[in-house]
Amino acid sequence: MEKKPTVYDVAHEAGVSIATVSRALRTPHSVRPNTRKAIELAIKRLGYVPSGSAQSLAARRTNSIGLFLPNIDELDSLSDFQLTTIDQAEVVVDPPRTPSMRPDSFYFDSLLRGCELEAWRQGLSLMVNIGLGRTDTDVSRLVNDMSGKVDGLIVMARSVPERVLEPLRRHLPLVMVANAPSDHEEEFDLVRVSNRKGMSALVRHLVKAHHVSQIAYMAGPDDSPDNHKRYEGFCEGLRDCGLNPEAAPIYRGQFSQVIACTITKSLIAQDSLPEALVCANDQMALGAMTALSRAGVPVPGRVIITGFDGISETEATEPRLTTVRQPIVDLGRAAVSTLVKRMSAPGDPPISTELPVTVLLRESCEGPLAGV
Amino acid sequence: MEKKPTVYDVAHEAGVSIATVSRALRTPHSVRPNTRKAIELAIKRLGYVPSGSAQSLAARRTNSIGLFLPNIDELDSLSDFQLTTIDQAEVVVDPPRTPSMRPDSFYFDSLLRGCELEAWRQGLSLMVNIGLGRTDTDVSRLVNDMSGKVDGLIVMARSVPERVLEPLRRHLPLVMVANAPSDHEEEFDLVRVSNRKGMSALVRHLVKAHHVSQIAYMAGPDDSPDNHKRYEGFCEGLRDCGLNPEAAPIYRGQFSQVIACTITKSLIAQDSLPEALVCANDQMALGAMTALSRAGVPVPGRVIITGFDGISETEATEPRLTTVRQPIVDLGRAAVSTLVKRMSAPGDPPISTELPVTVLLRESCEGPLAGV
DNA sequence: TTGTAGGCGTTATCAC
DNA sequence: GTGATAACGCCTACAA
Repeated sequence: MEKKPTVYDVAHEAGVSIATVSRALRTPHSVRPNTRKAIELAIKRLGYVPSGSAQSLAARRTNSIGLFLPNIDELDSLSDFQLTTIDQAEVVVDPPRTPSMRPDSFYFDSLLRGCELEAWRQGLSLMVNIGLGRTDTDVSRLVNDMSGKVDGLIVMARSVPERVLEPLRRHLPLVMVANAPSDHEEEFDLVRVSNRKGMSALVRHLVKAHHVSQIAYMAGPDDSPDNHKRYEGFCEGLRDCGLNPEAAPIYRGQFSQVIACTITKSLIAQDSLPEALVCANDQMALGAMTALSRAGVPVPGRVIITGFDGISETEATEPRLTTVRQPIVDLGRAAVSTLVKRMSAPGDPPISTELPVTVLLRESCEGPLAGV
Repeated sequence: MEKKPTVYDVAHEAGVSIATVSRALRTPHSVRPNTRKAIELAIKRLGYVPSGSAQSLAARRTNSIGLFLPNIDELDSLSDFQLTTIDQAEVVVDPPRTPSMRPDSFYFDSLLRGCELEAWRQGLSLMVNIGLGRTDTDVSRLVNDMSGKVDGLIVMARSVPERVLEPLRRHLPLVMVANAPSDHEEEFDLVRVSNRKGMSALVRHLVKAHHVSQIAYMAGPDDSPDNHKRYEGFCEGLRDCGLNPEAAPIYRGQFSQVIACTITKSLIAQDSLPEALVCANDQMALGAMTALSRAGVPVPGRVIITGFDGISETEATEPRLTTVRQPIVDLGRAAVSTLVKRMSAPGDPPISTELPVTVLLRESCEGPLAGV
């Protein structure tokens, strides 16, 4: 591979000075057509591409932003990857099994797509990193490395410990996604969805339209802020309808399909199913549906099931699952949009945005619906 | 926001020279413990992070690689994004409808994840870009911009016109994914999956294990290399079993679920269903399944349906869909792995890797299977 | 319109 | 061990 040409090479080839080359690139109209042609020709000939590093150094901005995502579980079992070509397609029988999903992937993929989208619109490059480092030190190295290469950073909640975030924030525009360190949440730029309002609207619908009063909550992990917000919404919805949240049973499904399935099975066995089982995410709702359909319990006839998130699997169940859809792609776009604002106005007060969610009423609470 | 501290600030704060600061960072053992401590302290105090641009410029390498993905259809309708907070969760009835999927997203998301994974393992940053530009000029600007910021580029097939790829290749390590410009394919580094072998293995299984002889092919778009490779495999499989590929009907499903559904419906109406309908991708197989299940045609009793790709929806149908799974995440890892090799050995001959696929036999051809 | 020269923040090669 | 100093490739006044 040939040595990379620089402005000097182009200048020499075109018989002009490097300043003129630079100008021809940045303010074409400020250079005489003839010389411009010559320069363009030289550029083509040499296959010249400006060095991003040098440009960034001189301009003191990189025109890129970074996105930092947390660990993804599948990455835990990361082995050395070997480039080998096997000359045969494998043929295997693939027996049915409880689907083991990658619940988080959908979220991250969508978020990423939103960021890409908006970054592109804003003319920015997007650098992606996953917090794969086990230790704080590793993550710290990663995020430091990245922060040297970008003009601003979007950080998914819980992907970076606050201890490493805090010093960064002094010199780098930072936008948090989903939530910010609780201590001084209001100091951060933040984008999130209104988990609370979505859940309360759903609960109000259940009570008012379907007249259920025995409602149970299938909860996520205690350390999940999303779960907390959703539970708050659950309680709020009940209170709005004059019901007592304290009276509603809570089951700890840990955002897990399998656990939710097990719990639901035992509820069936003890004949202690509520009129409606409100799950803190779709995975658990899917698990509950599995248990109910195996036991032949009619949904929504005997029990109403609802989820939260709006993953595509909720459309494939029978009946389809009522859920609350988060605008995750828009969340990504909002993050970039906020970051851009911040970069151009470093002194302004923090921007906190809450995106609205959509309650999707489907057969698991409505019963048969006319198709389109 | 405070001015970003530089080595000079750190040096001054610690009472040493910038050279020593640099050394303390890169070869800690070559500096006396005391001075090192002082420097580390100064770094913490100031919140210093090295400038990636300057590092890259001096080191003549960026330690990042780029991934270039093609247009994603959903992006066509890209509007200005407004940061607005609506203070209400929307509640809507969501009627059942033919699912409109994002067929490509799954592929790109998985590929991206594979790249992230391997890039992380190799200590590289990953820069992602989508070829959203309408015109060649736009794409060209995008890819040029990106190529100035990275040490190497991974390019998804058909995301960048060859005309802009060719000059880039002179100075930048480049790995193609899925396929390379046909003219001089063998000059490119390339990673792909063995579409042909997967399809032929599937067809051989259908003929030998299920004794079908009337097989039809539901084809993708003519301009899709994947479709061609799969059709080659289809023919090869038939020939291997002594059947004549010329005799097999071809239906043009265009990789579209809706079109495949329509076609299948008319096949049912004309009573011209084959014994097995081999689809060039999962979307079309899903469309066919929809038509068949609506018409009450038993699968695989009356007709066997197979797909290709291994998307998750194929596990949700009843019966589940026999398909060929591509190792897309591994494809991404292989791409990065190849790129790294190339970067460290620019002169070596092109590396072409073909990853094996897996034929997943499920109920849509096998009939009832024992679960696990 | 074009050229000269200083600076952007690091790394690395010298001396000391 | 530590400190000057010259690259690295580009941008941008400032001159011409």
